[in-house]
Amino acid sequence: MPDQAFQAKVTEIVRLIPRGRVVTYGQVAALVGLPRAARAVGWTARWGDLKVPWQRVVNRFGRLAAGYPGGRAGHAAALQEEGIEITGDWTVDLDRYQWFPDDKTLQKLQLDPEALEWLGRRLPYRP
DNA sequence: ATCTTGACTTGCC
DNA sequence: CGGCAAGCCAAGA
Repeated sequence: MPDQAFQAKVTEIVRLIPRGRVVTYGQVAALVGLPRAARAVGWTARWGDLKVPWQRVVNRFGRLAAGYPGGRAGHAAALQEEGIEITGDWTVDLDRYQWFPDDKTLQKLQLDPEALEWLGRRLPYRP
């Protein structure tokens, strides 16, 4: 029996990503409470519901997915359609497009200290 | 039933 | 710096 709870959570998180923004696999994993499940998130993206905006999930470098329908070109097209700029090496600028949930939604997720610490470590520096 | 593979990430040697 | 195993979850062989 597949881990429906995990997949449901992943789907829920990905649905929260605003149009024109992206998150990383590891980030999604942390947001569902399993900071080391990045790979499993990728699996869910590969086999999951097509209505979910999986194009908004990229790897930690902002690099697009080769396994996306249509390959990296297909992934790029989906992102460009929502106004995101893609660089020559199939990468998006995370500093520019990465999305982080606001404190309210973050609180709603009831994350454990480990997950929060993971997220906190990657939060962009704000002077 | 076991082994490999993958839209991943991190830490250790 | 580079390779490598571990931690995730499940399909395909």
